[in-house]
Amino acid sequence: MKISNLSRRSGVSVATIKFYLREHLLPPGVPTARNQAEYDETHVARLRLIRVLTGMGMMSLASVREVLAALDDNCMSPHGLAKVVNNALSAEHPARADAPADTSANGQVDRFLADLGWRVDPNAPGRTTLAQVLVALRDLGWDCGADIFAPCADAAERLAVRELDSLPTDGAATAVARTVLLEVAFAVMRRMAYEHYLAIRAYGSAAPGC
Amino acid sequence: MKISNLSRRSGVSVATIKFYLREHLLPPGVPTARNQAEYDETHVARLRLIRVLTGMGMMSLASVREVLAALDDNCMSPHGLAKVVNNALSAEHPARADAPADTSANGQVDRFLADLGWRVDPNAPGRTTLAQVLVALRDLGWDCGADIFAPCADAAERLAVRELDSLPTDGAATAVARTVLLEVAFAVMRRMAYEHYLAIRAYGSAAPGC
DNA sequence: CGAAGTCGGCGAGTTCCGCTATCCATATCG
DNA sequence: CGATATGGATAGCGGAACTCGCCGACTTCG
Repeated sequence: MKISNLSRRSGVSVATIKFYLREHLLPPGVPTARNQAEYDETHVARLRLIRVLTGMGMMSLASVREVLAALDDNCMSPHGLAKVVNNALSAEHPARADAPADTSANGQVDRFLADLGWRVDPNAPGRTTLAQVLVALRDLGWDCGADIFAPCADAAERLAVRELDSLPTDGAATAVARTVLLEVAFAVMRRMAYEHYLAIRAYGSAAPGC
Repeated sequence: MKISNLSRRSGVSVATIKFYLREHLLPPGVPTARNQAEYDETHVARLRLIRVLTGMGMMSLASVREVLAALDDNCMSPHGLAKVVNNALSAEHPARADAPADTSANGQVDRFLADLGWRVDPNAPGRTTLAQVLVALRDLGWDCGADIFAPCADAAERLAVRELDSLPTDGAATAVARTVLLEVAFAVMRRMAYEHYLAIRAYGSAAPGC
């Protein structure tokens, strides 16, 4: 398969494919001449993966690069891979460096996670994010502790278990794509649920007009 | 309070405050002279809100503008406001226009939501997103229906109810910020839960080395 | 009164990101 | 043969979110 064909199959423009090749996000095809190369199904699959990660998962190409590197490192455990994906997704919400690094909030988050018994990397960027959320909530004037995350933790726990149980365990690449896709799907469903229950609570206002 | 003071109080640089003023994201202060103005606590609060939405909520300034406009429209129901926030958050994951608009997937999603009994705006951007997720999952070779979203829906439902029950109902602005912050928090917890349960499943590999 | 500093407002410039466009020397197809 | 396609390289584009620098009007302090 030549580049134009690859473009058609994947829905990615030739120019963009060239760009990905240059950036080493897509491995080169096997050269058949000085200026011709042959691509195959793995290239199609990889292109699709890249588009899922950037398009739906909102990952930057830098993060995508890391995920792909982890994926190509064939001696990496599913767990290690999950961590990489985790970090990549978290990297898209970069922790504000200007925050004063509230140690109290950090400690509370760490303790909360420890109480849950979760085995989470001590350097996981999510810890910082949670601490920042806590600080932001307090800045809003709501004096709350890390325990407000309890419903989140509970729901996340159920969801993770159910998904891990019900998902097929095929290739690592599809597992990565699925993780990201389900993350997006959940975020959407959460917003819909919010909308629904808010609507129910406000059933008095059938006409939402002003 | 003058601009430099506002900058100090809010942690936002003077240049950025000026930028926000120019972009009408921050209302002007009351002018005390031709080139002096007085700012107050509402400005501090608004700046903090903007930083929460852009920084933690990953909203573009365009989305922030819409949310702020809805917030300033004081004759808007909490439900209407939630919809605006919802749409703003969804707008950050723009639906790929290049997708062939799979009507079958769209129908399945609509039916799924109808079966749930959720009262969701028929034009909610989330519907399209879910359909695209479905298409993407199928492209990965996994022949699944909209029912794979059932665990998501279940978890989202519980979470929404619990949060709506337990949250204080103070100002609309803080409600918006809280919604966004809790969305971020949940995403993080979800990833952590995934990491944790994957670790448990792979307990044989204590040393994750290669 | 005057020097020094601050303020607001404005336009232009910067940086990063993710492509996109153009050129060119070769290859391939009909 | 000639039209079209390929790959490689370089340059440019367009949007987003600031950031800079200047000016002239003020305020403050001595």
